[in-house]
Parts: sequence; C-alpha cells; structure tokens
Amino acid sequence: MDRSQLLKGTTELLILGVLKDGELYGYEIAQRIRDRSGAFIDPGEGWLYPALHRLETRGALQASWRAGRIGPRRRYYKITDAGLTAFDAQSAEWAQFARSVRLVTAGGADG
Amino acid sequence: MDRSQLLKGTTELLILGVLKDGELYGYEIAQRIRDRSGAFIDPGEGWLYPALHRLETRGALQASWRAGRIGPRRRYYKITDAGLTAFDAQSAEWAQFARSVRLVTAGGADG
DNA sequence: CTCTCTACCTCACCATGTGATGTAGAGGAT
DNA sequence: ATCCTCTACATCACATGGTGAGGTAGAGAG
Repeated sequence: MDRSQLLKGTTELLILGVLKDGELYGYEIAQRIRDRSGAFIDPGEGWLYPALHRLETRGALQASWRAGRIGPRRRYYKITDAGLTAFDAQSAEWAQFARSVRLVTAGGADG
Repeated sequence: MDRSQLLKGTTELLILGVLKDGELYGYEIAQRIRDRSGAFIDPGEGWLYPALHRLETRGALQASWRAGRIGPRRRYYKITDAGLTAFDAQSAEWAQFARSVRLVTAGGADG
C-alpha cells in the first residue's frame, strides 16, 4: 500500500481540522498539519492549494489577502459556519470509516 | 467529501484482514467485509477482483479454483506468510495514519 | 543584480475506486 | 427446451485527486 493513497478523502478534513481552531494562511496550515501529526503527514503543495480553493469555492472557507511583514503576501483562511458543519459531517464519516476498518481487520468473533 | 475516496489505500488491508482468519472465495470476502463493517463498507466488484489479482501477483495470497456445490466455480484465496507480513505492515501504517488524522483534527493544546 | 527564503499556484502523470457490462453454471417456472 | 434468477468471477471507460516538478513574485543579504 502506498501510504499516499490513504490521504484521499481526508485532506479537506485535515484542513478544516486545523482551521477550526483559528485563522491561518496556506503555508502555516501545512506546518500545522505536519506538526500535529508528528510529521507523519507532510502536506504537499500540490494538494494543499487546490483543496483550499475547493473549500473556498464551496463556501466552507473565507479567504483574504494580507501582507506579511516579510516575504510575499499571504492568503489567510477562516472557517465558515458551513465549513464547521462540513467538518462535523466529515469527521463523523471518518470516525465511522475508521471504526469499520478496525472491525474488518480486527478479525473474527469479538471483532 | 466523497466517502468513496476514503477507501483508497485501504482495500488491500481490508481483504488481508478478512483472509487472515481463514480461506475465502471472492464473493465471500465481499460479504465478510460488508458484514463486519455493519454494511458501512460495501465492496464493489470493480475493485475487489483487481485487488485480489494484485495481491496474488505479489505473493500475498495464494489462490485455487474449486467447484461449489451450486453455481459456478469459485476462486479460493489463502493468505501467505508474505501476506501476513504485509497485513501487519499495512495495519500499523493505517493505525498511525488514523492516529495522525485524530491528532490533526482533535485540535489545539491537548491534541 | 543575483541568491535565497517565504508563499502561492499550476500541471502532467499515475494509482485506483465507481458503475456498467459481460460470461457462465445451476435450478425453477412455463 | 427456453427463459429467468442467483451465484461468481472478470474487465473496462471514466472520474477523482494526490505526487512531484516547475513556475511566479516580494524582500533582504552579499
């Protein structure tokens, strides 16, 4: 199994998960995910930015450009009410899926 | 999130998970997964058979044709030592990934 | 004026799950 | 006999979305 494939379907959950605790910009979101996961999940920019755009388009996130003191401008993302709702739904879905995997792989009688 | 995407990368783990408890044929594997997951995971034939072939090719499974009392012949799959090793590895990987998702989405200080 | 760091963005490619469709054997109904 | 249905295995076109590489741009250092 490519670990890579595991990410599919969880990237938006991860993003919403860090943004529900406060406004962050893209780069920072990546760092936060990496830190919280103990570096096990290392967000690639190839999926991070597209995912942020998807979420913004759907109204789960609200974004605004702001200048940092150094370096280029940053795009800050803030979770919306719709985003929080989406987070809850995806979180529940994930929990049930994870439970299912555990049940299937735990084996036989007392699974 | 399409729930569908969550399956990516876990299908082989699921298959190995049910086969480590005994020899089964394809259709039966699907039923077993569906049953154990409380019908939350409903294996599609479109991924089940290809995945079985992949696992067989890699030596994780050993297969043999056998006639059923009714209906068409069945292909029984048995997990090999390599398969058990793969199961352990994928299981551990999954556990760590699931833990990571939990850590990232659980939020702030006390993760 | 070039190098490097931060920060954002996009694209070709690839793995793989989805849904539809096909092949067959066996038993039951007409 | 013919058709239908259930079991059982298999394959294919298509869609999703992550991977890795490459590109743009601002700001400070040499």
